[in-house]
Amino acid sequence: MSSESKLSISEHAALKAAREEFVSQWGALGSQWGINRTMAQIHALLMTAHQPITTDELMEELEISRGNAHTNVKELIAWGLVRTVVKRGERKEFFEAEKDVWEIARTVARERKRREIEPALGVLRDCVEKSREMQSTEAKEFNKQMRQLEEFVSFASKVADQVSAMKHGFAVQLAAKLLG
Amino acid sequence: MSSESKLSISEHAALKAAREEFVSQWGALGSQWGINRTMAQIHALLMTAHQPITTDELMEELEISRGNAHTNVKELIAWGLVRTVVKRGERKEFFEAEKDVWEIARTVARERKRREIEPALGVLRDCVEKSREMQSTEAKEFNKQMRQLEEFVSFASKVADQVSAMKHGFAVQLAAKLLG
DNA sequence: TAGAATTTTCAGAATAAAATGAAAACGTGA
DNA sequence: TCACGTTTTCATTTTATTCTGAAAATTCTA
Repeated sequence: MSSESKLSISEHAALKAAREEFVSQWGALGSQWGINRTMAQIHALLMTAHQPITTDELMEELEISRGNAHTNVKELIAWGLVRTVVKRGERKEFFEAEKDVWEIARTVARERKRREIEPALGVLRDCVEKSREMQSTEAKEFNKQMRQLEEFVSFASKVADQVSAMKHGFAVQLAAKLLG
Repeated sequence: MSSESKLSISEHAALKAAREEFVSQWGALGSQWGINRTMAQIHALLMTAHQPITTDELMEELEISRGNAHTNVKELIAWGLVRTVVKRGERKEFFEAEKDVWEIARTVARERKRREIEPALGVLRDCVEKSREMQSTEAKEFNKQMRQLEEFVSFASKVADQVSAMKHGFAVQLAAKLLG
Protein backbone atom coordinates (compact mmCIF):
# COMPACT_ATOMS: atom_id res chain seq x y z
CA MET A 1 0.00 0.00 0.00
CA SER A 2 1.48 3.34 -1.10
CA SER A 3 1.81 6.22 1.30
CA GLU A 4 -0.57 8.16 -0.92
CA SER A 5 -3.35 5.64 -0.53
CA LYS A 6 -2.67 5.46 3.20
CA LEU A 7 -3.15 9.21 3.29
CA SER A 8 -6.31 8.83 1.26
CA ILE A 9 -7.67 6.35 3.71
CA SER A 10 -6.98 8.43 6.77
CA GLU A 11 -8.16 11.54 4.97
CA HIS A 12 -11.36 9.77 4.04
CA ALA A 13 -11.93 8.83 7.66
CA ALA A 14 -11.13 12.35 8.83
CA LEU A 15 -13.52 13.85 6.30
CA LYS A 16 -16.23 11.47 7.39
CA ALA A 17 -15.63 12.46 10.98
CA ALA A 18 -15.72 16.19 10.17
CA ARG A 19 -18.94 15.76 8.26
CA GLU A 20 -20.49 13.75 11.08
CA GLU A 21 -19.46 16.49 13.49
CA PHE A 22 -21.16 19.06 11.29
CA VAL A 23 -24.35 17.02 10.98
CA SER A 24 -24.57 16.36 14.68
CA GLN A 25 -23.76 19.92 15.79
CA TRP A 26 -26.04 21.45 13.19
CA GLY A 27 -28.83 19.26 14.52
CA ALA A 28 -28.21 20.46 18.06
CA LEU A 29 -28.18 24.10 16.92
CA GLY A 30 -31.35 23.60 14.93
CA SER A 31 -33.25 22.45 17.98
CA GLN A 32 -32.24 25.65 19.78
CA TRP A 33 -34.30 27.34 17.11
CA GLY A 34 -37.77 26.01 16.46
CA ILE A 35 -36.32 23.34 14.15
CA ASN A 36 -36.51 19.67 14.93
CA ARG A 37 -33.17 17.97 15.35
CA THR A 38 -33.66 15.29 12.73
CA MET A 39 -34.78 17.79 10.13
CA ALA A 40 -31.69 19.91 10.74
CA GLN A 41 -29.47 16.83 10.55
CA ILE A 42 -30.98 15.67 7.29
CA HIS A 43 -30.51 19.14 5.89
CA ALA A 44 -26.89 19.20 7.02
CA LEU A 45 -26.30 15.78 5.50
CA LEU A 46 -27.81 16.74 2.18
CA MET A 47 -25.99 20.07 2.06
CA THR A 48 -22.68 18.28 2.38
CA ALA A 49 -23.50 15.36 0.09
CA HIS A 50 -21.64 15.13 -3.20
CA GLN A 51 -24.59 13.37 -4.79
CA PRO A 52 -28.33 12.89 -4.20
CA ILE A 53 -29.29 10.49 -1.40
CA THR A 54 -32.14 8.02 -0.88
CA THR A 55 -34.37 7.55 2.14
CA ASP A 56 -32.56 4.30 2.94
CA GLU A 57 -29.21 6.06 3.01
CA LEU A 58 -30.60 8.74 5.34
CA MET A 59 -31.94 6.01 7.61
CA GLU A 60 -28.58 4.31 7.73
CA GLU A 61 -26.44 7.44 8.15
CA LEU A 62 -28.57 8.94 10.91
CA GLU A 63 -29.82 5.67 12.40
CA ILE A 64 -33.45 6.70 12.20
CA SER A 65 -36.64 4.97 11.13
CA ARG A 66 -38.18 5.13 7.68
CA GLY A 67 -41.18 7.10 8.89
CA ASN A 68 -38.99 9.68 10.57
CA ALA A 69 -36.72 10.07 7.55
CA HIS A 70 -39.69 10.32 5.23
CA THR A 71 -41.59 12.90 7.29
CA ASN A 72 -38.62 15.18 7.74
CA VAL A 73 -37.49 15.01 4.13
CA LYS A 74 -41.00 15.98 3.06
CA GLU A 75 -40.93 18.85 5.52
CA LEU A 76 -37.66 20.10 4.03
CA ILE A 77 -39.25 19.85 0.59
CA ALA A 78 -42.21 21.89 1.89
CA TRP A 79 -39.74 24.54 3.03
CA GLY A 80 -38.24 24.53 -0.46
CA LEU A 81 -34.79 23.60 0.82
CA VAL A 82 -34.66 20.11 -0.69
CA ARG A 83 -35.86 18.69 -3.98
CA THR A 84 -36.56 15.25 -5.38
CA VAL A 85 -34.31 13.86 -8.08
CA VAL A 86 -35.30 10.97 -10.31
CA LYS A 87 -32.54 8.87 -11.76
CA ARG A 88 -33.23 6.92 -14.92
CA GLY A 89 -33.23 3.22 -14.30
CA GLU A 90 -33.83 3.74 -10.56
CA ARG A 91 -37.22 3.35 -8.91
CA LYS A 92 -36.14 4.92 -5.64
CA GLU A 93 -36.38 8.65 -5.12
CA PHE A 94 -33.22 10.62 -4.48
CA PHE A 95 -33.02 13.90 -2.60
CA GLU A 96 -30.69 16.83 -2.93
CA ALA A 97 -30.44 20.11 -1.05
CA GLU A 98 -29.94 23.59 -2.38
CA LYS A 99 -26.28 24.32 -1.69
CA ASP A 100 -26.01 27.99 -2.52
CA VAL A 101 -26.00 29.75 0.81
CA TRP A 102 -27.68 32.94 -0.41
CA GLU A 103 -30.36 30.90 -2.08
CA ILE A 104 -30.93 29.09 1.22
CA ALA A 105 -31.10 32.42 3.05
CA ARG A 106 -33.69 33.74 0.60
CA THR A 107 -35.82 30.64 0.98
CA VAL A 108 -35.66 30.75 4.76
CA ALA A 109 -36.50 34.47 4.77
CA ARG A 110 -39.52 33.87 2.57
CA GLU A 111 -40.79 30.93 4.61
CA ARG A 112 -40.22 32.45 8.01
CA LYS A 113 -42.02 35.56 6.88
CA ARG A 114 -44.98 33.48 5.81
CA ARG A 115 -45.03 31.23 8.85
CA GLU A 116 -44.05 33.59 11.64
CA ILE A 117 -44.11 37.24 10.71
CA GLU A 118 -47.46 37.32 8.97
CA PRO A 119 -49.41 35.61 11.76
CA ALA A 120 -47.80 37.98 14.27
CA LEU A 121 -48.83 40.96 12.16
CA GLY A 122 -52.37 39.64 12.09
CA VAL A 123 -52.53 39.49 15.87
CA LEU A 124 -51.08 42.97 16.26
CA ARG A 125 -53.37 44.57 13.68
CA ASP A 126 -56.31 42.98 15.41
CA CYS A 127 -55.22 44.44 18.75
CA VAL A 128 -54.64 47.88 17.25
CA GLU A 129 -58.05 47.79 15.61
CA LYS A 130 -59.87 46.64 18.72
CA SER A 131 -58.36 49.37 20.91
CA ARG A 132 -58.42 52.18 18.34
CA GLU A 133 -61.47 54.02 19.65
CA MET A 134 -60.97 53.45 23.35
CA GLN A 135 -60.77 56.48 25.60
CA SER A 136 -59.06 55.53 28.86
CA THR A 137 -55.40 56.23 29.51
CA GLU A 138 -54.68 52.55 29.85
CA ALA A 139 -56.35 51.79 26.55
CA LYS A 140 -54.39 54.53 24.84
CA GLU A 141 -51.15 53.14 26.23
CA PHE A 142 -52.09 49.67 25.05
CA ASN A 143 -52.97 50.97 21.61
CA LYS A 144 -49.69 52.85 21.37
CA GLN A 145 -47.69 49.79 22.36
CA MET A 146 -49.52 47.64 19.82
CA ARG A 147 -48.96 50.22 17.10
CA GLN A 148 -45.25 50.35 17.84
CA LEU A 149 -44.97 46.59 17.78
CA GLU A 150 -46.95 46.45 14.57
CA GLU A 151 -44.66 49.00 12.99
CA PHE A 152 -41.64 46.98 13.97
CA VAL A 153 -42.96 43.65 12.78
CA SER A 154 -44.04 45.33 9.57
CA PHE A 155 -40.46 46.51 9.17
CA ALA A 156 -39.21 42.97 9.70
CA SER A 157 -41.64 41.85 7.05
CA LYS A 158 -40.22 44.33 4.56
CA VAL A 159 -36.70 43.23 5.38
CA ALA A 160 -37.71 39.65 4.69
CA ASP A 161 -39.15 40.73 1.34
CA GLN A 162 -35.99 42.59 0.43
CA VAL A 163 -33.81 39.65 1.34
CA SER A 164 -35.91 37.15 -0.54
CA ALA A 165 -35.89 39.37 -3.64
CA MET A 166 -32.16 40.00 -3.40
CA LYS A 167 -29.99 38.88 -6.26
CA HIS A 168 -26.95 36.87 -5.36
CA GLY A 169 -24.54 39.57 -6.55
CA PHE A 170 -26.21 42.31 -4.60
CA ALA A 171 -26.13 40.24 -1.46
CA VAL A 172 -22.39 39.80 -1.85
CA GLN A 173 -21.98 43.56 -2.30
CA LEU A 174 -24.04 44.29 0.76
CA ALA A 175 -22.09 41.75 2.75
CA ALA A 176 -18.78 43.26 1.66
CA LYS A 177 -20.01 46.71 2.65
CA LEU A 178 -21.12 45.56 6.05
CA LEU A 179 -18.10 43.43 6.74
CA GLY A 180 -15.61 46.04 5.57
CA MET B 1 -74.97 55.06 36.58
CA SER B 2 -74.08 57.60 33.90
CA SER B 3 -73.71 56.58 30.28
CA GLU B 4 -70.08 57.63 30.53
CA SER B 5 -69.33 55.17 33.30
CA LYS B 6 -71.26 52.45 31.46
CA LEU B 7 -68.98 53.09 28.50
CA SER B 8 -66.00 52.94 30.83
CA ILE B 9 -67.08 49.61 32.13
CA SER B 10 -67.60 48.00 28.77
CA GLU B 11 -64.43 49.62 27.47
CA HIS B 12 -62.55 48.23 30.43
CA ALA B 13 -63.83 44.75 29.67
CA ALA B 14 -63.03 45.12 25.99
CA LEU B 15 -59.51 46.28 26.77
CA LYS B 16 -59.00 43.39 29.12
CA ALA B 17 -60.18 41.03 26.40
CA ALA B 18 -57.89 42.59 23.79
CA ARG B 19 -54.95 42.34 26.12
CA GLU B 20 -55.74 38.72 26.94
CA GLU B 21 -55.94 38.00 23.23
CA PHE B 22 -52.52 39.55 22.75
CA VAL B 23 -50.99 37.60 25.64
CA SER B 24 -52.42 34.31 24.50
CA GLN B 25 -51.57 34.74 20.82
CA TRP B 26 -48.11 36.04 21.56
CA GLY B 27 -47.52 32.95 23.65
CA ALA B 28 -48.58 30.72 20.79
CA LEU B 29 -46.32 32.58 18.37
CA GLY B 30 -43.42 32.41 20.79
CA SER B 31 -43.56 28.66 20.91
CA GLN B 32 -43.29 28.55 17.12
CA TRP B 33 -39.87 30.06 17.73
CA GLY B 34 -37.67 28.41 20.28
CA ILE B 35 -39.40 30.37 23.08
CA ASN B 36 -41.44 28.69 25.73
CA ARG B 37 -45.09 29.67 25.80
CA THR B 38 -45.20 30.86 29.38
CA MET B 39 -42.13 33.03 28.95
CA ALA B 40 -43.66 34.69 25.88
CA GLN B 41 -46.94 35.21 27.73
CA ILE B 42 -45.25 36.79 30.73
CA HIS B 43 -43.33 39.04 28.40
CA ALA B 44 -46.53 40.06 26.59
CA LEU B 45 -48.25 40.72 29.89
CA LEU B 46 -45.43 42.88 31.19
CA MET B 47 -45.06 44.77 27.92
CA THR B 48 -48.70 45.80 28.11
CA ALA B 49 -48.82 46.48 31.83
CA HIS B 50 -49.27 50.05 32.95
CA GLN B 51 -47.36 49.37 36.13
CA PRO B 52 -44.89 46.80 37.50
CA ILE B 53 -46.32 43.41 38.45
CA THR B 54 -45.57 40.87 41.19
CA THR B 55 -45.08 37.13 40.90
CA ASP B 56 -48.46 36.59 42.56
CA GLU B 57 -50.20 38.72 39.95
CA LEU B 58 -48.49 36.80 37.14
CA MET B 59 -49.63 33.56 38.76
CA GLU B 60 -53.20 34.77 38.93
CA GLU B 61 -53.39 36.36 35.47
CA LEU B 62 -51.87 33.38 33.68
CA GLU B 63 -53.09 30.67 36.06
CA ILE B 64 -49.66 29.20 36.53
CA SER B 65 -47.69 27.97 39.52
CA ARG B 66 -45.24 30.02 41.52
CA GLY B 67 -42.28 27.95 40.33
CA ASN B 68 -43.24 28.41 36.72
CA ALA B 69 -43.76 32.15 37.07
CA HIS B 70 -40.51 32.54 38.95
CA THR B 71 -38.39 30.54 36.53
CA ASN B 72 -39.67 32.32 33.46
CA VAL B 73 -39.41 35.80 34.93
CA LYS B 74 -35.81 35.08 35.83
CA GLU B 75 -35.20 33.83 32.31
CA LEU B 76 -36.60 37.09 30.91
CA ILE B 77 -34.31 38.97 33.26
CA ALA B 78 -31.37 36.89 32.00
CA TRP B 79 -32.31 37.94 28.47
CA GLY B 80 -32.32 41.54 29.61
CA LEU B 81 -35.93 42.08 28.61
CA VAL B 82 -37.32 42.49 32.12
CA ARG B 83 -36.00 44.16 35.24
CA THR B 84 -36.80 44.06 38.93
CA VAL B 85 -38.38 47.08 40.56
CA VAL B 86 -38.38 47.65 44.30
CA LYS B 87 -41.17 49.75 45.74
CA ARG B 88 -40.62 51.45 49.05
CA GLY B 89 -42.78 50.00 51.76
CA GLU B 90 -43.24 46.74 49.79
CA ARG B 91 -41.34 43.57 50.46
CA LYS B 92 -42.45 41.85 47.30
CA GLU B 93 -40.49 42.27 44.10
CA PHE B 94 -42.16 43.90 41.12
CA PHE B 95 -41.23 43.32 37.51
CA GLU B 96 -41.42 45.54 34.50
CA ALA B 97 -40.51 44.97 30.86
CA GLU B 98 -38.64 47.22 28.50
CA LYS B 99 -41.34 48.75 26.35
CA ASP B 100 -39.35 50.52 23.67
CA VAL B 101 -39.58 48.27 20.66
CA TRP B 102 -36.19 49.19 19.21
CA GLU B 103 -34.58 48.62 22.57
CA ILE B 104 -36.19 45.18 22.66
CA ALA B 105 -34.94 44.47 19.15
CA ARG B 106 -31.40 45.45 20.11
CA THR B 107 -31.49 43.23 23.16
CA VAL B 108 -32.84 40.27 21.24
CA ALA B 109 -30.24 40.77 18.49
CA ARG B 110 -27.44 40.83 21.06
CA GLU B 111 -28.68 37.77 22.92
CA ARG B 112 -29.48 35.67 19.88
CA LYS B 113 -26.06 36.45 18.50
CA ARG B 114 -24.47 35.25 21.70
CA ARG B 115 -26.65 32.17 22.11
CA GLU B 116 -27.12 31.01 18.54
CA ILE B 117 -24.83 32.67 16.02
CA GLU B 118 -21.60 32.35 17.92
CA PRO B 119 -21.93 28.63 18.64
CA ALA B 120 -22.79 28.03 14.98
CA LEU B 121 -19.70 29.96 13.91
CA GLY B 122 -17.62 27.82 16.23
CA VAL B 123 -18.84 24.63 14.62
CA LEU B 124 -18.28 25.95 11.11
CA ARG B 125 -14.78 27.27 11.81
CA ASP B 126 -13.90 23.92 13.28
CA CYS B 127 -15.13 22.14 10.14
CA VAL B 128 -13.26 24.55 7.84
CA GLU B 129 -10.10 24.07 9.87
CA LYS B 130 -10.32 20.29 9.95
CA SER B 131 -10.82 20.00 6.19
CA ARG B 132 -8.42 22.76 5.14
CA GLU B 133 -5.52 20.57 4.05
CA MET B 134 -7.46 17.66 2.61
CA GLN B 135 -6.80 16.69 -0.99
CA SER B 136 -9.74 14.70 -2.34
CA THR B 137 -12.45 16.27 -4.47
CA GLU B 138 -15.06 15.45 -1.86
CA ALA B 139 -13.05 17.06 0.87
CA LYS B 140 -12.55 20.18 -1.22
CA GLU B 141 -16.28 20.39 -1.85
CA PHE B 142 -16.97 19.97 1.84
CA ASN B 143 -14.44 22.64 2.72
CA LYS B 144 -15.93 25.05 0.19
CA GLN B 145 -19.44 24.50 1.52
CA MET B 146 -18.27 25.06 5.09
CA ARG B 147 -16.42 28.24 4.08
CA GLN B 148 -19.51 29.60 2.37
CA LEU B 149 -21.69 28.84 5.36
CA GLU B 150 -19.12 30.38 7.68
CA GLU B 151 -19.03 33.52 5.57
CA PHE B 152 -22.79 33.78 5.73
CA VAL B 153 -23.10 33.21 9.45
CA SER B 154 -20.29 35.68 9.96
CA PHE B 155 -22.33 38.19 7.98
CA ALA B 156 -25.35 37.50 10.18
CA SER B 157 -23.12 38.11 13.18
CA LYS B 158 -22.08 41.51 11.86
CA VAL B 159 -25.68 42.41 11.17
CA ALA B 160 -26.55 41.53 14.74
CA ASP B 161 -23.71 43.76 15.94
CA GLN B 162 -24.91 46.64 13.79
CA VAL B 163 -28.45 46.30 15.02
CA SER B 164 -27.48 46.09 18.64
CA ALA B 165 -25.27 49.17 18.31
CA MET B 166 -27.93 51.11 16.43
CA LYS B 167 -29.25 54.28 17.98
CA HIS B 168 -32.99 54.61 18.14
CA GLY B 169 -33.05 57.53 15.69
CA PHE B 170 -30.97 55.74 13.12
CA ALA B 171 -33.19 52.71 13.31
CA VAL B 172 -36.20 54.90 12.54
CA GLN B 173 -34.37 56.41 9.56
CA LEU B 174 -33.43 53.00 8.23
CA ALA B 175 -36.97 51.79 8.68
CA ALA B 176 -38.37 54.79 6.83
CA LYS B 177 -35.92 54.20 3.99
CA LEU B 178 -36.82 50.56 3.68
CA LEU B 179 -40.53 51.06 4.03
CA GLY B 180 -40.70 53.97 1.61
C1' DT C 1 -32.33 36.61 66.91
C1' DA C 2 -37.01 34.68 66.33
C1' DG C 3 -40.34 34.34 63.07
C1' DA C 4 -42.87 35.95 59.20
C1' DA C 5 -42.82 37.07 54.35
C1' DT C 6 -40.80 36.11 50.19
C1' DT C 7 -37.84 33.87 46.86
C1' DT C 8 -35.61 29.91 45.07
C1' DT C 9 -34.97 25.18 44.06
C1' DC C 10 -36.06 20.74 42.45
C1' DA C 11 -38.13 15.87 42.48
C1' DG C 12 -41.91 14.13 40.48
C1' DA C 13 -46.16 14.69 37.48
C1' DA C 14 -48.20 16.26 33.37
C1' DT C 15 -47.92 17.53 28.75
C1' DA C 16 -46.14 18.01 24.24
C1' DA C 17 -43.13 16.60 20.54
C1' DA C 18 -40.73 13.32 17.99
C1' DA C 19 -39.75 8.59 16.56
C1' DT C 20 -40.93 3.89 15.54
C1' DG C 21 -42.49 0.19 12.76
C1' DA C 22 -45.80 -2.14 10.53
C1' DA C 23 -49.81 -1.92 7.60
C1' DA C 24 -51.89 0.33 3.78
C1' DA C 25 -51.58 2.70 -0.46
C1' DC C 26 -49.34 3.52 -4.59
C1' DG C 27 -47.09 2.79 -8.96
C1' DT C 28 -44.85 -0.05 -12.41
C1' DG C 29 -43.53 -3.78 -15.43
C1' DA C 30 -44.52 -8.44 -16.80
C1' DT D 1 -54.35 -8.16 -13.35
C1' DC D 2 -50.74 -9.72 -10.31
C1' DA D 3 -46.57 -9.28 -7.78
C1' DC D 4 -43.07 -6.56 -6.17
C1' DG D 5 -40.54 -2.46 -4.89
C1' DT D 6 -41.39 1.75 -2.94
C1' DT D 7 -43.76 5.54 -0.50
C1' DT D 8 -47.00 7.12 2.83
C1' DT D 9 -49.68 7.05 6.87
C1' DC D 10 -50.63 6.65 11.62
C1' DA D 11 -51.52 4.24 16.27
C1' DT D 12 -48.40 3.43 19.64
C1' DT D 13 -44.15 4.16 22.20
C1' DT D 14 -40.39 6.88 23.56
C1' DT D 15 -38.18 10.96 24.67
C1' DA D 16 -37.92 15.82 25.83
C1' DT D 17 -39.92 19.73 27.77
C1' DT D 18 -42.61 22.19 30.82
C1' DC D 19 -45.14 22.69 35.05
C1' DT D 20 -46.40 21.93 39.80
C1' DG D 21 -46.19 22.32 44.59
C1' DA D 22 -44.01 21.92 48.62
C1' DA D 23 -39.64 22.21 51.13
C1' DA D 24 -35.48 24.81 51.77
C1' DA D 25 -33.13 29.03 51.65
C1' DT D 26 -33.07 33.76 52.04
C1' DT D 27 -34.37 38.32 53.48
C1' DC D 28 -36.57 41.53 56.28
C1' DT D 29 -38.78 43.29 60.65
C1' DA D 30 -39.58 43.82 65.12
